[in-house]
Amino acid sequence: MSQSQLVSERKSTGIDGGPAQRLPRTDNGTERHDAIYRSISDAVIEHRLKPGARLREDALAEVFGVSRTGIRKILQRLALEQLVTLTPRRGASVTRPTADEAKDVFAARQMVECGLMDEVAKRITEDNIRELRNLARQERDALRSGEQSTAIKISATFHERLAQLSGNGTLAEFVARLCSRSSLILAVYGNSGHLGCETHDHDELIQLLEEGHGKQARDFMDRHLKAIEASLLIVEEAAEVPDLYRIFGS
Amino acid sequence: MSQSQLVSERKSTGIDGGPAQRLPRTDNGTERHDAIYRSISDAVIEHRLKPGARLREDALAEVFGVSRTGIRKILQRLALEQLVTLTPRRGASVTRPTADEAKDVFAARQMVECGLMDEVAKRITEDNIRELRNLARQERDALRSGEQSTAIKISATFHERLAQLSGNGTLAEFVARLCSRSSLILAVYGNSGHLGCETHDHDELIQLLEEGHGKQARDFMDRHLKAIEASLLIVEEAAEVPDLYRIFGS
DNA sequence: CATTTAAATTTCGTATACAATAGAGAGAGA
DNA sequence: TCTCTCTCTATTGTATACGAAATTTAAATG
Repeated sequence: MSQSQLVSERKSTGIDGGPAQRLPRTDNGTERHDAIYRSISDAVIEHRLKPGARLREDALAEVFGVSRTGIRKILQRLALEQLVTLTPRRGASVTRPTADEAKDVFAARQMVECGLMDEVAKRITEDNIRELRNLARQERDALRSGEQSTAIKISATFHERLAQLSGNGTLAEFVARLCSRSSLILAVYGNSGHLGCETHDHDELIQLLEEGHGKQARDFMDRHLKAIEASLLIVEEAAEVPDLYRIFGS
Repeated sequence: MSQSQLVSERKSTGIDGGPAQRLPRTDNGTERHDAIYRSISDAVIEHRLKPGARLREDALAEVFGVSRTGIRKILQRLALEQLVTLTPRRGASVTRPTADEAKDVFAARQMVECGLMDEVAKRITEDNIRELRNLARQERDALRSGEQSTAIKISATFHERLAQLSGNGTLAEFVARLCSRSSLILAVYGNSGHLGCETHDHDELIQLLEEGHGKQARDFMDRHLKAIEASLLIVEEAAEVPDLYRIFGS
């Protein structure tokens, strides 16, 4: 599996040249770990690490210049967010969402993101609108120049920010999780014609919110998410062990 | 602080009696860790570990007969579920939810649990109804005999099971998290007159679901959750460092 | 007698070492 | 030549050891 090379490819780190001398540990460790976490998380969300890719602890430890202990902590966190799957004696790999999970995730987004629109429309400020417009523009630019990875990431960020504007941190965090998982779902079931959100959907949504039309924004988000889900090619993957009898007759 | 004793004192775990001898490590470690996780989680949910209680790694390691490594893993998981708070150089303690968090959690429950009722009403089976009735009865019994801890746990389980019946695993898991946190919120802001759900609310809800009245079940759940939230004494706690000038005049 | 500073102890953060297991590869037999 | 089994290697699971930071305690001085 060539996927595993993605991680074990060596010395490409450039993080600490030469022999891995013990870097200053007075360096605030928490921030370092957070940076590593974001690094891996982003790689997964941007499809630079594809579903099924193995994530060996040793390799990651070497790449990032920390010991396996720290890596394990990060992998665990990613596992709880369901971005990676931890198989007991087999290690970590990027999660390959099932069709059922994909359905659930989009149903959840439908319920929560739509339900949040009314509150967002009420609370949104001029600054927020500027920021969202900026994100939408960046996303369009990325799409136009063919940088799909970037576009996917920005799209997720857009939806996350939107949820944050509701003022409900718990629901915002949940939406953020769902968006991460959606990126993974796009990687597996995405139709490589148009991935992610339609080009101008986000702009229209911002417009509705700016005008304070919460109800219409909600309906728009509903259609928006339905459109994304409809663009997926959700076919149940073949069973783990193919049923040879059925395939070849008896 | 007497709270910290809660952990170091008792061998009340009942998980492995006697001195912590090195148990057979061929023993499937994953299950063991899961059992410890549940043990701590339950203690928090049942208010046997109160918000603010410190959870020292050494003490937990000794009580459960594993090394700190395993305990740290479990504490991390609990922290991601926001049942415990991990302060960088200070260790773990049971989370003390803020008033804002409480508000967010109940708003989230309102949105998700109510939104699920329609689907639950459609999919519920005879067996499900029996199981739910059973839980409701156990809860009533526990309340009557004054076992508040048990009642709180069962009430959370009831709401979790209900969400599971929607068939959406992602949303069900989210609801489970929210219920755990709600237990914590009850511990801090609960009015010790009537805590948790009204005695017969759950039975009425089951009745509505059995009759297939999804819409009415939704409305009932809405009132049910509003009632719980209303029963809380949500007052912003005093600032960390009290403003002595204001208190004593200048 | 109060206050401040310094030492000591407690407790967490990280690395490393060792044990156990699953997977891969080689060899033998049919 | 294919398959089955055995061995060996690669990788994870767990414990322990060491170092750093913070709190607490004690002592000294104003």
